[in-house]
Amino acid sequence: MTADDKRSSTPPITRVEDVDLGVLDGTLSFFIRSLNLAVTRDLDARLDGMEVARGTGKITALFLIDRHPGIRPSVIAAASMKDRSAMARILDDMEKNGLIRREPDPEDGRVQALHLTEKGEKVSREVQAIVRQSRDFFHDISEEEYAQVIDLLRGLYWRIVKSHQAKGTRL
Amino acid sequence: MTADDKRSSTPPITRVEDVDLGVLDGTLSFFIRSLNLAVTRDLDARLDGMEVARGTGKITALFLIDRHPGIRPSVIAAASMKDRSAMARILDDMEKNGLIRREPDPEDGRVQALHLTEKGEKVSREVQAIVRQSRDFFHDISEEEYAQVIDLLRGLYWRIVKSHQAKGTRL
DNA sequence: AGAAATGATTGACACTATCCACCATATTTT
DNA sequence: AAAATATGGTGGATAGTGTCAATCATTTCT
Repeated sequence: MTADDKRSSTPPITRVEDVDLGVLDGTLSFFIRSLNLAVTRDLDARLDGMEVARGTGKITALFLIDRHPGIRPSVIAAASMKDRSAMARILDDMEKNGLIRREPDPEDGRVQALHLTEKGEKVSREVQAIVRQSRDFFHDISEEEYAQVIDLLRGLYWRIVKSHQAKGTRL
Repeated sequence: MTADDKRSSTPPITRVEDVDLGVLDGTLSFFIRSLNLAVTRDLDARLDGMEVARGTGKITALFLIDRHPGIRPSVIAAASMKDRSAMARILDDMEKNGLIRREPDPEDGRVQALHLTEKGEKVSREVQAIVRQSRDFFHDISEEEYAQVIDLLRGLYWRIVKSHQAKGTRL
């Protein structure tokens, strides 16, 4: 047992810098969840005033519809890791704001084909610029490191997206 | 311009696997925000039925109080990247559930010294075991890769935590 | 002593995630 | 072809979140 054994308690502290994260320090989920808050705050600030500000799903929906006109809500839901009902509400909002149109899919009567309105396309371009800018929230890490983390997280992302799809996980 | 130019649209798709993430594919925040959902869901499932299930801040608070008895709410708030008012509500909840005690700090009348109750200590141990287990949500990445991402994210985490502290960002 | 800063709490508001039930349409089974 | 099952989308209900502004007590600064 050493002085900084992982199980020993340390005396009352006053500053965050002195916090010992213990188990959390080796827990990826902890950092993902914490950074999620920071990143979301940063993004919200950058998007302040725009129709897609506040809330996590709108940007993804906007971009995916832009890139894949006619895409269906459930696919966006899966890619956003949200459930279909959450997605419906986001699309409601975007429709109300005149960013998207919901059309009936000609091939399948249950399905909707989503399209951007002209306004939606304009907003999409603006937001893309902002999102690219948001890279400098991570100004203190190099291109190599940035690419490296993304590669890893991208792998996790696709594994999870696909396995949910496969297992029919009711999202 | 090649066939998969980043600006060109692809035809309507039906499966998530075919989605092209476009700008998002190079955006760290996108993966952090998506994985946050997946990770939180996984954690919630593992903690199902326990007093600290649902919600992001309770685990961190529990562990930090365990490790630093007498710690104050605002320090936990900073480490959790939440604002003090959000923290107060989490502590309310934990106090109601008999996990913590809020005592007046002997040194500073404005401050509270937080302590775990016996029940809190018991729960903390149980939850620590579960959190360690949660590593296998990322079963498909190696120890080296896991350690590598954590190292990077840890760096970002501390940079942000400290800079908020420094700038007096009103969280 | 008076002014300003800090720590904690509360109320309000909009947004989120989850679960369940529901309806319409497709697909599969018999 | 009829019945059963699966799929896509919607809507309600509930518990939780993040944010902002206001308040109050206490401490620190000058």
